[in-house]
Amino acid sequence: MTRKRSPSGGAVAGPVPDPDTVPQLLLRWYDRHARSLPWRAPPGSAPADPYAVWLSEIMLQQTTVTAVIPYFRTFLQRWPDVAALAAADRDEVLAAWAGLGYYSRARNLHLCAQQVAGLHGGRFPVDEAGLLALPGIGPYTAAAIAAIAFDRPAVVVDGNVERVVARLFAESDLLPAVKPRLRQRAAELTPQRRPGDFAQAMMDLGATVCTPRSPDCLLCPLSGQCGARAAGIAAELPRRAAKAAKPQRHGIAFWLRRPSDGAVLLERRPPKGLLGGMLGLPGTPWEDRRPWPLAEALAWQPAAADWVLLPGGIRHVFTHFALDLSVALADLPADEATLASAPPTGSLWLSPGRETWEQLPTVMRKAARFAHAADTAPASRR
DNA sequence: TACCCGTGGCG
DNA sequence: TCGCCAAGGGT
Repeated sequence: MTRKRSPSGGAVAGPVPDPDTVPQLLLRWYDRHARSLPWRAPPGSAPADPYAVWLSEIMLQQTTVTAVIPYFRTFLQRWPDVAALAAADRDEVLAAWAGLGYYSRARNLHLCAQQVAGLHGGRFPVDEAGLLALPGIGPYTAAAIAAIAFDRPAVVVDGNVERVVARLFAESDLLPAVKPRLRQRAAELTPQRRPGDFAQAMMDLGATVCTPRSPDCLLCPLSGQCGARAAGIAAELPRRAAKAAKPQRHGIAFWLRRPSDGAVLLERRPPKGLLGGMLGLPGTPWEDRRPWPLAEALAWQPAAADWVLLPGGIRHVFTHFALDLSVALADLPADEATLASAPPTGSLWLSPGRETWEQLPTVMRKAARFAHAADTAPASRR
């Protein structure tokens, strides 16, 4: 047992993780406990298909394994290789991504497939620099693909690795300032042999044992090497800078029904920014100040009509704000023949139902379900 | 650099 | 009910 001094000055008792022992213990644990995942090759075997590795890594950015699995299966079945995905219609890719969030990932996924198919002959670059140059692939993903698909000793650092390393070395400085030091620590631990399995083992450990809230140190193969465990502060690391409070925003969405067939008007959102490129209900901007009076919201109505504001609404929390969204209902007036038959570019009429909801981002699914339920409610509704 | 960008599960 | 946060990237 050695003793060291933390950067903040406090004495920290405990072992110093050994850069040879840690990978050894971790890979032994991984050989027995690796999770079976649709995109993963078994421990010690030949690397998985780079296309599947790439697709899974993009989907897994800031997203849980549970959420990703059904989307991964759907994509792989529908577009089995990078050439198929490159040839796909962009809006169909976006529709298939709907519900998974962070929609710029889907736009970049399609772009990246087209670059790999067109510029690289359908093969992914095997080195980090080449991967990093592709859209949607940043430092983490480039390292992960290089290690997992191409067996390169890249240093793979995601949130799991940061947490595991912060605990192993009892790093008590705040994220994100301490990131460079954590990366250096991770580099010291990354082995030349089985780097892909090592990376996946670190992430599995972080996801199943060395968890954020209540790490299960009794099951951890590295507990004997862990500085935070020795100091009794594992659950408190890594420490993070405080986050800003989320503003509350308000908006009104318009549910415009075409009387001839019950279809509803939807709009293609602008290509960048929030929910970029996705379908949604037309509506007001989402503003901080207060709920919208219907009279003011009418400036954004898709057509002049006899709008009825529904009581209540839906609530949705985005990364950096919370939204209260109300819904106004109307039938398209009979004199709007042009809008009924030929909506402007970016607008379209779709029939209410599951096939339509599935193309929408979650906030719009909530609004559409809410509006549709009110619209088809029994006559007790006034 | 700091901010923007979704969603769902969990304690 | 609510805050936390996850296999981050782009700008």
